[in-house]
Formats: sequence, structure tokens, C-alpha cells
Amino acid sequence: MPELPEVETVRRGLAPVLEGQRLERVELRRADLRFPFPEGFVQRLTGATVVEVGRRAKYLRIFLDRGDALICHLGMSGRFEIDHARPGAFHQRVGEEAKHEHVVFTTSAGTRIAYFDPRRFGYMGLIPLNTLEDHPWFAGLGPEPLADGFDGKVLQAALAGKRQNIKVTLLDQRLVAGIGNIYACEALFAARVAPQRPAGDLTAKECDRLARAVKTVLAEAIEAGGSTLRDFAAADGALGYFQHRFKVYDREGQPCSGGCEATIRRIVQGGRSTFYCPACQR
DNA sequence: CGATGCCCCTGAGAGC
DNA sequence: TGCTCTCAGGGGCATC
Repeated sequence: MPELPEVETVRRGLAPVLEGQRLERVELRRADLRFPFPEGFVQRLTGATVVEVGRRAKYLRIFLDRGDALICHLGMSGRFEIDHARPGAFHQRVGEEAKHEHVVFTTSAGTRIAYFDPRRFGYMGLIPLNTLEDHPWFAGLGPEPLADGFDGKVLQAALAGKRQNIKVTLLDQRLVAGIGNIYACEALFAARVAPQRPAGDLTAKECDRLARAVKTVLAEAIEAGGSTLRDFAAADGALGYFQHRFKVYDREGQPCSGGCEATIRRIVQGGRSTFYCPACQR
């Protein structure tokens, strides 16, 4: 579910209720999500104070005053809920709440922050700060697409020699970090690049357009509070609304908005749906 | 190196 | 109403 804009939206929701607060209570409802929780998870977190809530790629990184960072990956269906969130914003059915509530944090201010994850593809870890960037989750990550260092030149260098199609290549977190299926489709449309193109064949001009498109699409999605397809919500319960601005994603058969006569097509690449306009994207 | 398929898990929606 | 099938924002692995 959550790609960079959704994770950033969650980060912005959590920061004000977590930063400067002590974790008074930490409750674990099960021993694992995608991976087992680390040894001594509850003990290592209880009593720690949150210094900062950060993000790298699709990971939340909650820095603690004890020399550890709490890392959270939301997988496909992970979300946080703060107790003062709008009632009913997260759960359509009574009883669903307790079933998928896996971790509950209570801060020194009395705020209750719960982590839900029906599919349990998400995971959490506790990593010492001095080894954070060397940890396997972070060591191989490509640049943050919204950082100044990411541009057409960097992108072209990363794509050089690759015969894999550009759509699947954009999802490779080692080349650029944080792009997922929605924003890969949207960025390729905005850059007018066909998803089937071998990545290494993109010209300097196209790499420039694509790098800009990635930045624009991600930035606009963050501004819109992310995309809510099925169940995404910010930590305060607010729904994203960037899905209303999708040009191609999930729009198979609908007319293209790019001024051509074509309709949006869906193909499968790397086992995932790609949506694109066969006329606008070349 | 790359394409493909399968796996983790649960729920929603479509079609019958 | 209920059954079955497909698909879903992520990502790792095995195989050819």
C-alpha cells in the first residue's frame, strides 16, 4: 500500500504526538508480523523518549534517546491510529479493530498510538543508531527521489546498461528509493515514457523528464495527503485524496486525459499491473 | 543479467 | 445469500 507519499503522510501525523514524548507503555499482541519482533522489543522501547520521527524510502525511522531507532515498514496494509482520530475512519466493521491491532504505544502525554496491519506484510525492527545506515534494510537503498541530489543525470547513470523495462526498474529500491506501483505508473505517464521501454535506452532528455516527473508526482501526492485506495489513512484518520488525480493508475478502459483519443491500457509487468496511455507514452 | 512465477496474509468486489 | 475467483499500495526467493 503505502509508497513514499503515504509513509511521509504517516510520518507527519506521528511526529507531533511522538517527538519529545516518553513511551510509557508498549504492548505487543503477537510475536511477529512479516518477521518476528526483535528480542526484548517491549523492554528496549519502554521508557525511551522519542527524539525525532524520520523517514527513509518507505521506512519510518523513530529515533530514540537510548541509541536505538525503531524502524517500521508498513508493507501493504500497515497503518497507525492515534486515539483521538475520527471514530470510524479506520474500521468499517465492529470487531475488526481488535483483530488486527498488533502493537499499541502509550506516550507520557497519554496518547494511545496503535499499529494495525491486516495482511501483516509490515515489520518493525530496533537498530542501534551507529549501525543504522549499514543495516541490510538501508545499506543498499538508492537516493531519495525528492532530494536535490536526484536528477536526470543520476537517473540515467543508474539505468545505464539495463535491459529490464523502465517500469519494473523504477520499482527497484536500490536505484531510487520509495517509488511503488502507483507512482511509477503516474510518473511514466507524466514523463510520456512507455513502460515497456528498456531502461538503459532512455535518452538524457527522457531521464530528465522522468526524474522531474517523479519529483512532481511524489510532491503533489504528499501535498494531497497520499492516496486512499482501500484502507490508507494518515495517523490522525485523515484520508488521502491523490487518487482523484490519478491520470492512469486503475483507469483501464477510461479515456486518456492527455488530449489524445486513446484509452488507458493495463498490462502486467513483473507480476504487477501497469497502467499507461499507448498514445501519449512512447 | 532478466523474465516469470510463487510465496507471505487477509479482505474486497465481481460474477454466478 | 453464499460460493469461488481475482486482485491489491511490498518485497524476497527460486527457477529457467
